[in-house]
Amino acid sequence: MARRNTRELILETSLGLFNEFGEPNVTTNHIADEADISPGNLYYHFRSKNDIVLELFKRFLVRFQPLIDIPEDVLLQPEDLWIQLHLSFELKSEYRFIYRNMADLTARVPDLERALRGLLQRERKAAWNSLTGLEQAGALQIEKHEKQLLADSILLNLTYWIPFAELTEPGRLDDSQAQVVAIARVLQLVTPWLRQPQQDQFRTLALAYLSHSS
Amino acid sequence: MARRNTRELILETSLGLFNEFGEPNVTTNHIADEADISPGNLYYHFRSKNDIVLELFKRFLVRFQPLIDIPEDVLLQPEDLWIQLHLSFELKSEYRFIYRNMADLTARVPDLERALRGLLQRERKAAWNSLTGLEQAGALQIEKHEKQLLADSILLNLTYWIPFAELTEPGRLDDSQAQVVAIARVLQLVTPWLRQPQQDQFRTLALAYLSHSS
DNA sequence: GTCTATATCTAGATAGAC
DNA sequence: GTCTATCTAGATATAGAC
Repeated sequence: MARRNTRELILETSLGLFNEFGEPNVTTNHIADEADISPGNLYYHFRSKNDIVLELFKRFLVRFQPLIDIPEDVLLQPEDLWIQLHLSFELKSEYRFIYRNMADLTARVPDLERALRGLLQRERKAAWNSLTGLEQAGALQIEKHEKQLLADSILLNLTYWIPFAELTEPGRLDDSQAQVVAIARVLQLVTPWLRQPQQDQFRTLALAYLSHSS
Repeated sequence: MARRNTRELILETSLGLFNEFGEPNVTTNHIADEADISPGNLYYHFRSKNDIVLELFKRFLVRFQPLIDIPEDVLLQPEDLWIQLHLSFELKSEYRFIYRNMADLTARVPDLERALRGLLQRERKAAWNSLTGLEQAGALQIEKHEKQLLADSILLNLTYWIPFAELTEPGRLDDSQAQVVAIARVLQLVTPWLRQPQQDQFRTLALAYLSHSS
């Protein structure tokens, strides 16, 4: 097995196993076995299992951050939400172990707790700014206190659609189908607050999208 | 410490520790220490730690089941959702360790996995029946496929409001405040689909409730 | 029923040869 | 850089006296 960088191999293998079995159920020995290296070698490249987790999370963050960089003064059409959600859901799917066990992970890895909280706050702001963008484009009408509740409902969906899909539709949905349903759910949260005619246009679009995918 | 039933003491102590620190972070020794009994004594009353978890879950189920027994032909007014949500949120709060680590718990306790999936399915049905109840009372107007999405959005909120609150508002919200916000979020999911005049009436009520509590 | 002492097992992590 | 062998810690669970 002439492999490139062993460090990279360890990270890839870990990510795959974490996603499949959940991080707490994957030992460093499992990782070494799966990567066809010795446990000692693994610890030559990483000081601890937590370091592997943190490095994976760091890489997730680097790719995720640009996706939630929504400026305050953006103008958004309802359709713009689509691509935005698709990109972020795709990425979260790739690192889904993070979203399966957040309570546990943060309890055991204090550095991760701060990072995750910060991420959530920025994502919350992104949801808020997206709604503002719809307002500024004249597509959305909503009162301020309802806007914050709605933003949080969206954030809750963005944060927990993965474990929710695994719990409610075990095996029956592959990743992309679970994503489609979750995206539809988020879009539906926004739909009834849209003005006409955007609301009906968007609803028609969403329905076509959902039935096409299922 | 002249205590009543030791078995009950173990269960109470476990529940408290599980809720505070998360079940995976609580060892049988911690439980024994906190209950002022020996580890050996704990294992006289329970064959394993999983048995403690399962017994606690069983008790949760017994109290929860009646709360989600919504008949198919019920007639519901929007205000009826309130008490229903309050009761179930209160109970979930009492057993919140279950909702903090569902992915982990189900992975490590297979019996729990089946039970939890079943519970989720029944709760999903309850959400659906509640929406149907609003329709049959003439308060709600929604198309069928949107109704299922909405029911799932509600279910997702019912399932993850606890970890979400812990993650986004660490320490800043005590239990009852987190509950109020979560309930408001669920009610807001339904509000825009209500007919007039119920929609405006309900919105006014909800606003008063939220501002009174914060 | 309850205790103390201990067995067992597993996971993370290290030492030292190659 | 990589290996084999091993240490250590901590958690579940048991044995046997009281």
